[in-house]
Amino acid sequence: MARNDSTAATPGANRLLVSDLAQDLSFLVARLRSQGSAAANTRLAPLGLKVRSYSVLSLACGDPAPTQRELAEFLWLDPSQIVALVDGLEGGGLVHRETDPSDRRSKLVVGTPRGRELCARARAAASAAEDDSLRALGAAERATLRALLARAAFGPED
Amino acid sequence: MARNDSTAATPGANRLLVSDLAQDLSFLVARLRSQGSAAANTRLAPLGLKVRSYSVLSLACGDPAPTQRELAEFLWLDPSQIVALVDGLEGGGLVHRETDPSDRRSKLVVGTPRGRELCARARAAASAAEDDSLRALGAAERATLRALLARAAFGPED
DNA sequence: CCAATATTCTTGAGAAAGTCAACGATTATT
DNA sequence: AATAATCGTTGACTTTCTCAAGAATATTGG
Repeated sequence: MARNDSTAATPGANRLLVSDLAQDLSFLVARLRSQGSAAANTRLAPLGLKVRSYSVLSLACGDPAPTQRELAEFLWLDPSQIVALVDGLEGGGLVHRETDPSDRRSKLVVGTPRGRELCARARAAASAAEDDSLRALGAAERATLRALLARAAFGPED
Repeated sequence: MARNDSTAATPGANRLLVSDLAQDLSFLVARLRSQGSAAANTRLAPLGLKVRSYSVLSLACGDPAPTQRELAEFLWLDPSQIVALVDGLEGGGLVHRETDPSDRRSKLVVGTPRGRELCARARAAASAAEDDSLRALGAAERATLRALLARAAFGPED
């Protein structure tokens, strides 16, 4: 959870809203991420997942099965952390490693049937957490936000 | 720094862009935050600051001097982390603690002249980091993003 | 006023996450 | 064939997170 136990998205009168930092994009992103992952961890905890493990599981259950290297780049994590994450999921029978036929150095991480089933429920939980976190924004605003963030995070490709 | 040493914001062809996760707002925020703080830390390192210490310094040099409690809530950090952060800044002579006259339990964190001077340079560095991180977005898009993030992070109080 | 409760900062401990360098196995380059 | 590069893995280390408890100060209810 977090140090801010008020469930309300609005922490109340905050004198610091007038600060320069409150206009800093990086700060806003950092703060929203803290809120968001706190909310997501709360929702995912009953499923035995955290935001991190959920991200890996979700990608492993997706169509192009990712290699560990791809997971590291996509999630912006160190490869050694992917090892630990995949170990955890594999230990729970949610995922398994397959040597990439086209490059035997690489290992594809693919979801098991059980992993896929859990992933479906986890997606619902993650979606609920998003509602918790973005209560202040309407559907259209969320779509706009999504598009801008995607471009900022991955650059203008397509 | 980070595990992604490519300075380009666009890591190149990424097969996982078609994944469901790539449409997940929480994931996008988390990833952009990782990128953003990596960029900011790089820019702030020559000044002896990190994103965390910069945030505290910036608020301490702002107009309503914050208490440590307010810093914790605003930055979404545990109060004990604020202690460490302020200790560091105070040790460098950038900030000092003042007992709040209206509540002697609280301590106001206020920037010293030296802290304010460094803060000005740090703001420029942070701004440059933002350019690094949001190269893909134009000024109008950044303004839209800022407004949406601010509302999501703090609720609809204007 | 006084006792009980709450809040603020602080400390300390342990868990989790981030960072970095090295290694064996495999692939790519020359 | 030899050299260099890449991938997953391990291990060590630092930083960050999370929680519980304590001292000083404020607030509340009798």
